[in-house]
Amino acid sequence: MIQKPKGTYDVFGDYGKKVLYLEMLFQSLIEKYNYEFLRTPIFEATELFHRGVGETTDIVSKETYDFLDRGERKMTLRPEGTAGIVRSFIENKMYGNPSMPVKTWYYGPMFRYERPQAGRYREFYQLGVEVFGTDDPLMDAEVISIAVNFYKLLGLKDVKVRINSLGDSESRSNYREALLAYFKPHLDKLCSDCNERYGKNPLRILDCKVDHDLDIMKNAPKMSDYLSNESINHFEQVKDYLDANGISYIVDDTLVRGLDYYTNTVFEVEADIPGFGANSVLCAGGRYNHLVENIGGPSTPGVGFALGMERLINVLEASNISLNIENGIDLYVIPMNEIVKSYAFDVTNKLRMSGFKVELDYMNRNLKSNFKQADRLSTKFVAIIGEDEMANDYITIKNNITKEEDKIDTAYLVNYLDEKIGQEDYHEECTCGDDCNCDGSHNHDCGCNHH
RNA sequence: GCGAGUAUGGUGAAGGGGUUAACACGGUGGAUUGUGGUUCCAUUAUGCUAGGGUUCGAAUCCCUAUACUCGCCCCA
Repeated sequence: MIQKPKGTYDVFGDYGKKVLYLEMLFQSLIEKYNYEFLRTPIFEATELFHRGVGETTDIVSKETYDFLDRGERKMTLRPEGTAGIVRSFIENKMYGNPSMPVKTWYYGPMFRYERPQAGRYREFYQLGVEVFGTDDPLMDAEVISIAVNFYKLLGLKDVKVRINSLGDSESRSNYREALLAYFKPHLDKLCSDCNERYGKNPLRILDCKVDHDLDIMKNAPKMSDYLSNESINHFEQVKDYLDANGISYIVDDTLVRGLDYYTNTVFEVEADIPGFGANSVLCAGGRYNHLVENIGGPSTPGVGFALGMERLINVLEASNISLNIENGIDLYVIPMNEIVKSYAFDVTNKLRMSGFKVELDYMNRNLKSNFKQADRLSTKFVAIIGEDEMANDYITIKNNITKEEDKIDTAYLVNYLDEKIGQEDYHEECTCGDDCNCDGSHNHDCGCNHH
């Protein structure tokens, strides 16, 4: 049997419903922020990622899916979204847009050749935003607020925002020198990974999990002592804006991102669930003021984030948050025999066109099995169509909850269903106990405990 | 790239060399030929991830491959 490639997964059933719901919810939120959808190709010239993400990053040096196309061009399946968005920003001359900043969002599959584990796949989906054209700390705060508000909308409480500033390029290289000098005499006390990081990216020594509790770590020079006045100012303002919007966060000066392009603000939203492991970073991003330039565009500041769909669904499940997903159908149609099938088909399709969710028996089941099937589909009504119904233009309709049965003239069927489905309360009640009168869905904020 | 564990029907699984692969759920048919979700009966894997080996005999032991799960690195 041919199986799916390692680290990929098929989307169907309840998982599919969740994915569609989350996409829709994010879309409706991001539209309120007035961001524009931007879709770029899932493969790009290999060089884009080398210049964008950085040659020395693990993502580019050992995790990309590279291939030569039939014209011998070097291509790479995108490992992240930002580089392609930046390329598109430049190529479509969006820097010429009179209404700056350019605020974009994207959603799609990303590819990294990694060992799969919980919350990690080789093909995975990211939702993200990228904003170009302003260095205002207000925009850093807005971008963070989008992620926070999305999780809030979902009713996700166990999340933690961590922020830090990496400073501008000058602060960063001064700090790098300081770290190299500081750790040099202590290299023998650090783990082997840290020794490797010393050569490649000394900043990453700071978020080592093995050596985290060593005194050497605690006494290491702090990024904050090397920030330029401008960077300090920027960071302070970001924090002020977050405070003003009631967004709580933790300043974590060991937070260093693995992608080369970040400057000043970096942040992560983490699931605050014990033992969640590799899953725990749900969303990450920051500011990248030199990326547009590095890829060949005019100097333009940028800021954005990406959030992982699979991890989001994992954390929703771990937090026992149920989404407001419509299950069940309005009507299940049972044709009694072959003779009435085409008539039943016609009735079914007309009801569908009138806006009802209607299923039909395609299996020639007997009556008993059809009722079983109707229950499996959690239908609100069951319609029985036999030769008598067809001859006399009526439908036998049974309410699947009250078991009441009516014979309805076919001409009044739509009115009948409209009335019945409208008046019956099929929505689940909110379980918050706050007497909030809402239907328990998460796509609004009524102020009750549930949201 | 490194490490650990697992692999038996649609599903959860038992069986750790000896003839028809236990049990449960689910499915289908019937008891009840136009009214179900209870009950009862029947039926539902010529096959135990794949390939090779050991053996008179392999789901069971050995090897290889593959997949899945979970860590590490790194990341969303």
